[in-house]
Amino acid sequence: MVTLKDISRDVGLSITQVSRALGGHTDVNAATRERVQLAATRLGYRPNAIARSLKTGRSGIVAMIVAGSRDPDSNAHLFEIVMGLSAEISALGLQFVLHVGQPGADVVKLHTELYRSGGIDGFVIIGPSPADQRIKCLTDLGAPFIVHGRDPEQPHPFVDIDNFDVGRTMADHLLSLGHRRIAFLNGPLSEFFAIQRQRGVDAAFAAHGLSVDPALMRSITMIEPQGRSAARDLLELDNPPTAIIAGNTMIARGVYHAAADAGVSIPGDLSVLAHDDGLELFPAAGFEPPLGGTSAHLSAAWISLSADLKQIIAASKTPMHNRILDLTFDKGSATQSILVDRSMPVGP
Amino acid sequence: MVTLKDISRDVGLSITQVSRALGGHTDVNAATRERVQLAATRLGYRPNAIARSLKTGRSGIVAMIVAGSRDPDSNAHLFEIVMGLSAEISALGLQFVLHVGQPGADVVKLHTELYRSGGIDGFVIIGPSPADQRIKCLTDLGAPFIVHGRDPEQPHPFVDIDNFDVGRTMADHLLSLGHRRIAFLNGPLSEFFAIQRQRGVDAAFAAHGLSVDPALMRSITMIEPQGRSAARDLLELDNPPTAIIAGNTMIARGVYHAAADAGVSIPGDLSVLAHDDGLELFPAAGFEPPLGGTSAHLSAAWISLSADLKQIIAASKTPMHNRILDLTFDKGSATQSILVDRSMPVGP
DNA sequence: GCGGCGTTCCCAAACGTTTCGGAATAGGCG
DNA sequence: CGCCTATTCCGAAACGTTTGGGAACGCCGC
Repeated sequence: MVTLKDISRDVGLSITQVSRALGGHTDVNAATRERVQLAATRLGYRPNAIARSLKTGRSGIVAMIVAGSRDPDSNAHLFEIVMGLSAEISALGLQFVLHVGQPGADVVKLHTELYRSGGIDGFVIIGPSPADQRIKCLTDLGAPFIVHGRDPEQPHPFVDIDNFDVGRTMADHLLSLGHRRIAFLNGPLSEFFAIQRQRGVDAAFAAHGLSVDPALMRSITMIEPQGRSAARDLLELDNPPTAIIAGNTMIARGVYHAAADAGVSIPGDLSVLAHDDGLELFPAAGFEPPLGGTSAHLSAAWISLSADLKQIIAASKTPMHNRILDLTFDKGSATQSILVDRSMPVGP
Repeated sequence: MVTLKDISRDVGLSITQVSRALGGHTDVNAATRERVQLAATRLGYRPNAIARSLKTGRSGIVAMIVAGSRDPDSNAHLFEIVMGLSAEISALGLQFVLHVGQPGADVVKLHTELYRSGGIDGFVIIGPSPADQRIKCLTDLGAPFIVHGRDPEQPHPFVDIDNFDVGRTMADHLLSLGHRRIAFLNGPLSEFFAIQRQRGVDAAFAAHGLSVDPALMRSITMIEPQGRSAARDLLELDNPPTAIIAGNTMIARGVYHAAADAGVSIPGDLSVLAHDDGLELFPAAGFEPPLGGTSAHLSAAWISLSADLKQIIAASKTPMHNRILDLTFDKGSATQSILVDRSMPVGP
């Protein structure tokens, strides 16, 4: 390994001065600096990350810890998250450590131990639940971190979208088209984003002087098979919905399949909207008719999130920096206006 | 942060002795050791990973560098690889760093710089191509690494399956059932595993005194859409194959779909076999009729690979430790014996 | 009483870097 | 010549850990 000492011997300067020359300090002669830089590249010097970390107290490593899981649902999402995050964090000159715990491992403890053993500058938390223990633990430790999504029960820095708006926008669009029996295939209500989306849907109904039919509000695991069976279930009701809002594109794919199975045409008999996370593996493209709905690409989230986390680490005292990402809406071609059938009253 | 110094002050011993007590050295009184351990847990001591790394020269971090890609195929595989590897490596008490380069980044340079900057004990290389530059680079650097798969053009430690046997076994089974027009939807021939599988298929034909029809040998990207269109193409031939060997379960899914589209029944009109990597996201289950073929779970590969890499790092001089994992064969229910039609001669 | 030995302890150096506090030199000015 | 400043350099300490080479002590056998 080539060290500062090697360079200092080569150019006949002290280690101090070599360090300063390479570090861009002012108190070093321009000619000297050049001589040092030349020697450094000639010898193939690379600063030792470990030694630098020990001295500066920062390793440039951020970690994400996930519980191992055999559940393909969380896995599918995790994939996009891991790849996107890793790319952005690498691009910022940091390293990304993915720690996959054994299924059933104590994630909170893993965070604590990893942080306490030094070597980790900060953490990324995804999919927070209300009163999330990881957030609490990291806050107590004073460790830098940032959350994708948010926990309403404690203050913390996060990057998120306006999930209330997601629900409200799509419901409002369908209501404006005259739909009244609108189903919502939402994600698990244990997570805050799903709660917010539901509230948004409720609010849209309220704004139209209506209220949702609880029987049409479903909380499911956000994958295609679940979407398919939930949609089949809905379409078999005595009084089936005329529109379905899907929580993501995987659910929407299930809805399309269920509709095809049931001989229900989209958008003739059934209007469909979905929120699109911009996942590469499960694209919103390829739907026939083209799927519409709200959209916010996760890739944009990773960019913001990485940059913010870097800043939080540099600040060394956690600012409650929050960021709400933009949401777009495209009506697509899978929705259709219908006449309001007043003989068919809505909900309770 | 709690350091050795804090403990030494607490128990009234030297830092040296505290370190030795905690490190399990012999020259420390049993009572003293207990006293130290108690103090350590009471104060919440965690050894500083950075300092330890600086001293010992090992960080306990292994890295995998992948070029960023917008290609969902490599991504889907990568996902299983990343999750599986990360879990196994974490379980061994090491850390797994995933470095996703920008698309088009110089992967070889990334390996070099990351290793030279210290802090990385070893690397995992996946999907080697013949004369792989990464392997060459790491060998030159003297850096510990292990390859999943192998590069026949240079010696290196690896974990792999017998891909020759994969091709040979499946082709042989179909030939024994009387099939003669056997198609093979193989992976990209730029990678060694695909070359070997093709050789295995060739060998099976040769063993039966036959030779393959080159028109039925296809090298495709190993995803469902490609498998589907390749299969459609094959089934539309004047003289279509009576059996198809798929390189993985995603291709097989495409084959099933293409068969359904063409009104071709499996196994009545078409026998199908596939190699199954045991991917969680793309399971071999759920095929109707049940799919058969060779099988080797990737998860087993990660276990071997992690353990071997750890050993290589500990040895500090790369042993050419190779490991060929077991392969199983299940004939499934998607193949059927046919009478050899002698009016239909095989290949050139 | 003394050399030898086993047990238990500690000093100090080292890993490679950054940085504080000063030192050396040269030049300008009175 | 003496003093001040600016420029350019360097010694030494520090980050927290591990470890080689002892040191101190008590105990044994001679």
